[in-house]
Amino acid sequence: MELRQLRYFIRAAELLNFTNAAAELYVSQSTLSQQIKQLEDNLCVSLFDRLGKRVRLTEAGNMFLSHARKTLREADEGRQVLKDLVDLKTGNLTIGATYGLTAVLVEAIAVFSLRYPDVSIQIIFGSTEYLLECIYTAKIDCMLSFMPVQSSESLEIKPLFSAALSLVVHQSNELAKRRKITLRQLARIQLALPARSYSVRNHLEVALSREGMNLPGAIEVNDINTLLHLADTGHWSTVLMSSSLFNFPSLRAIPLEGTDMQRQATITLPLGVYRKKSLVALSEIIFNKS
Amino acid sequence: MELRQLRYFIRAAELLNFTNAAAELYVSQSTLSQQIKQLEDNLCVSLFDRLGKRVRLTEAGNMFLSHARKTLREADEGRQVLKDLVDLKTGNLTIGATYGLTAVLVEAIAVFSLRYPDVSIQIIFGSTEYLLECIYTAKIDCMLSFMPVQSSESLEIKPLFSAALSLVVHQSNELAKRRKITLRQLARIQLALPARSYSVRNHLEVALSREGMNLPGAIEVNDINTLLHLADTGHWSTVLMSSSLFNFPSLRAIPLEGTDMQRQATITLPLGVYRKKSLVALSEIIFNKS
DNA sequence: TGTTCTATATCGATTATTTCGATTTATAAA
DNA sequence: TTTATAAATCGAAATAATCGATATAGAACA
Repeated sequence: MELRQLRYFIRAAELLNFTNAAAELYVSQSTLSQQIKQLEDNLCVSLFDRLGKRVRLTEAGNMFLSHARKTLREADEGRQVLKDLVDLKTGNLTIGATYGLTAVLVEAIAVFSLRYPDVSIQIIFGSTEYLLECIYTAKIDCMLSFMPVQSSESLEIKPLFSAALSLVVHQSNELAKRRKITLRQLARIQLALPARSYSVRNHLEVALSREGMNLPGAIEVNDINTLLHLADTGHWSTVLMSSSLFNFPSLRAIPLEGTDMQRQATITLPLGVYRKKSLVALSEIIFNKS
Repeated sequence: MELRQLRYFIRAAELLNFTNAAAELYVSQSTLSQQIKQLEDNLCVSLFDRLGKRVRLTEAGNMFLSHARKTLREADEGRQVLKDLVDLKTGNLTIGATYGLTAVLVEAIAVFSLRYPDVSIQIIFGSTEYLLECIYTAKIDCMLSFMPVQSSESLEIKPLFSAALSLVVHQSNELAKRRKITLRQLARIQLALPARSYSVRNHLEVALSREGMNLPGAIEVNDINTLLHLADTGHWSTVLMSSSLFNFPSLRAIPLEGTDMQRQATITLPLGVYRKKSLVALSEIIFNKS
């Protein structure tokens, strides 16, 4: 049984005239006749009663007709789904991001989901290492992180913008107007810091140890949003990438002085595999925003 | 798109290994690879990401998989329906009959529907001429009537049993013990006769006119069962084919004397068209009974 | 009743497609 | 690196689909 045979059978059953059906299907009457016979042989039943010139559906033919139609309809539906996928009318996009890039991400998907409301979006936060693993195992379609731009056979890493490791203070804070601040000055501030699982914390620790410093016991939180809320009270300050400020108009990010304080925000996509259209659309939005 | 390609695709998607899938499908890896590529070309999307040795479903491949499965399942279901039809687990049987053969018919379909409860049965009563027309237009699958046995190119007419035009009386009637009765004697009996639309009535009229007789005004009913009920009261008698007695133990059929009083009950089936299995089964039951 | 017309079946030849085995290419594992 | 393994590709062979011509058989008509 092949779809071709079902197509031929259906038209023949509808017209009850092999010659006309063959003409409509752009094949010879002989071809149609043979293909239908082959289908009948395959099914071990007659689908038509041959009454000389005339043909008529048998009971079997009549019952099979609806299934043949449904089979073709199902196949067409499969086709349509793929077409919709290409047209971004369906599908799924899974984006990985480190917390520091929440702001860019939120802005981008706001635009994206407005433009393509039928594409469902999943966001996975995690460390750069974890997300990289996810890229390789195709758990995510792309990732936003502070990955260094580097050439790779299997990854395309594109720079978005540069962000600075910054002290985040409330606008009422005496330091709020500063253009920059040294690491030494941090020690004098009431700090709430991101947990060690965050790359920004690691980045900060490396910078401190390079100066032979370490910070006094500070509040440690494993949620960036909570840190921002703490800072928003004015009682605490925190250290984050400048890009992490989002929706907190009262907060100010003051870049830390020193080498290697700038980090490149990047979007990373797998290379050498089919790139879904929704991914291309999203990454274009991210670029236009940054 | 052909079912073969869907079959190959599904197994390949399940195993994510073309070599193994090809082996299971008893084709070469080369064949599978080419057929899948052809399917992809046809659909204008990649279904697999090729990662050197490894393959992985794309989003499109994943979405298409379920439709491919459903398509094949639907095709299989069509197959199954035909198998069920052959196994008499489904289907429809439409039987035409003249009223005189109700008894045989009822007995036969009682056995049939017990044995094949899933085959639905439709019964159409009508004149022999009407039923014959129905046979030709395939409205009915077979007919039970008093058709004369004759050879025909398009009909198979098989004798069932012989029935006599008979006077039907209650067992309490003085004539009940008679072996036969003449037409002349009918005139002296209180008769309820079948309406002129019944062939049995026509048969009787022909016999009477041959004798130069006609019956005095009698009750005329267009329902055989009602006639039998009337006879069962003992107040009336009626004239029917002997085979029409059914479920009335108190009634007796006394054959009418004269030429051409015997008629052959027959089953008529169309010739030269596919004969459904349920029809073969039913006609066998009818033969075993008669 | 025969004649013509028309629709399906069948046949042989042609063309297209599928399949295979061998080879190449790429990558994962050792 | 080398080795092993899996998919892609290629050309040849096998298979299947298609076609045109023709045979066959009801239907329509005189």
